Amino acid sequence: MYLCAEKLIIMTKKEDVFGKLPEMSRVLTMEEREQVLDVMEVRAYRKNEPIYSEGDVPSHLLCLLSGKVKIYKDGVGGRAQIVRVINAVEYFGYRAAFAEENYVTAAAAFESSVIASIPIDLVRQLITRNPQLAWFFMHRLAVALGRSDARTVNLTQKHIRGRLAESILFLKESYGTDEDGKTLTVYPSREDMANLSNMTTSNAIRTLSVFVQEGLITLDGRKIKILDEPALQKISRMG
Amino acid sequence: MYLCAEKLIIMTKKEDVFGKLPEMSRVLTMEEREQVLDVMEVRAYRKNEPIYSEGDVPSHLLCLLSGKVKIYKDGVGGRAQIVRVINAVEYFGYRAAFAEENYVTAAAAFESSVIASIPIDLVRQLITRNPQLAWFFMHRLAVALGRSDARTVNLTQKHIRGRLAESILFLKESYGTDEDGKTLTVYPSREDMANLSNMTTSNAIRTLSVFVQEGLITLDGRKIKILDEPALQKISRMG
DNA sequence: GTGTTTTTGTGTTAAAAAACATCTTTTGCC
DNA sequence: GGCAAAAGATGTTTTTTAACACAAAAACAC
Repeated sequence: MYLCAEKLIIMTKKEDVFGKLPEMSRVLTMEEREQVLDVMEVRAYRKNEPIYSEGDVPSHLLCLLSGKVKIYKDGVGGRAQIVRVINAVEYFGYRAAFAEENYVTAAAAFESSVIASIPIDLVRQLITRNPQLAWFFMHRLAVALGRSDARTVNLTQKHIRGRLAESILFLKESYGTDEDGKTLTVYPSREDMANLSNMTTSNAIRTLSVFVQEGLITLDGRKIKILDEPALQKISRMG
Repeated sequence: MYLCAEKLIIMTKKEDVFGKLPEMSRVLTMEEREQVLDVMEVRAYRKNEPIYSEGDVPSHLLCLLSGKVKIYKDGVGGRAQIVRVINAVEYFGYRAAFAEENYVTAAAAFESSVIASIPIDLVRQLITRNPQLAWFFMHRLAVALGRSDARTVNLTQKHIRGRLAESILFLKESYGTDEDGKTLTVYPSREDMANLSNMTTSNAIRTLSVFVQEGLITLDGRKIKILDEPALQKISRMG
């Protein structure tokens, strides 16, 4: 049920949109749903289009209805680090609002994406009235924090090969594969791979080539096919 | 109102303990407080004593009543990375429980500490009944996630001097200073400094010496005094 | 006190990764 | 198609940092 940007008009038939918000629709009363529908907006983003930027004031809970999104942070010398990726259907963009901060990260579309946005004030009201919704977001935040801590250590302590192997497996986990179980369904640029793996673009290109030579993966443009997952896992573990 | 381990007996006079749990006492009814008091336990930990370990099943919400605690993760080749530090009076140890995971980090006392523990099942009940308590923990998780993401980028992209400068400033932020406003109130070993800053102990020692030579800090054993904070900030920013 | 272990300090070498320089290929655009 | 710009590829050099080796000092045990 992939939904391309051209079908955006269909998404604005709001009942359809709601069917894609599992936690919301499961938990809310009909009256509450109506409230959400009244103010929700749906918008398409082109590939690489920015969604929000570091320093922006968070005003909406976002939900990725279709497509893929990267959450990243610009660091020293303009080098970006991808800290999280979002897959459909997932909520995002709420951390800053719940922390009562401005965004400390930026978000952009990995590929054409459709995103629903719900004013954060309404979400706050719903959470206060509805413990189940509170638990849902607490759970998500807690899981994300554990992943972020793990990521810190992986990115700092592993060597280049380990970090790149980890990123390939991370993309498989996050976005899955074709029917063959081996070809990633996300097509990151070499620069994206570098920004995932904390290395320069040159080193991402070089190390990917080495992995191809070693028979661990094949490359077809930006398409990555995993040939020897156990070996990648070993490289990732060893660092 | 510092409380050393010898005064533990006083802490078990439960009303006193409760006075130290601001969010709990502000938010709970008298009946709920009684519930917490009935099952809460208080325990002292010696310097460097482990509090919980990676892989442990989380069973309690912990609250640091006095002392200092480090949260860390063991990485490649046994090298530890300190991901967070806890100051009195702060809650910790709840992330894994809320994520329904085992601990992915370990905790140990930086110095002699006194810690209260409340069964996590009770906390879950209280949160479900009490939206304010839910908000409190959501807020803490959201803030911690933002910090963790920032830390990832700082530790990966900055060079040794930048990382060490950042750690010194981080310790000042986290634990404060003496009355002079310059001498840190925490006394980390060189190895702790290395584990905070993602470098080897040798490099932590060496780089601290360089900072002394440059007149940025003075060292007296493990006591760190900041002489030129603006310069440290600049080094931290530049990477 | 004395011996032992841990922590701290310093110099040297080796490995890893970034920076740089070029070149090729692909992509987008008129 | 043809041009410009972006992305990908690869080799070389330089910088950064870890690893190693060893010495001195401090903390601890007896």
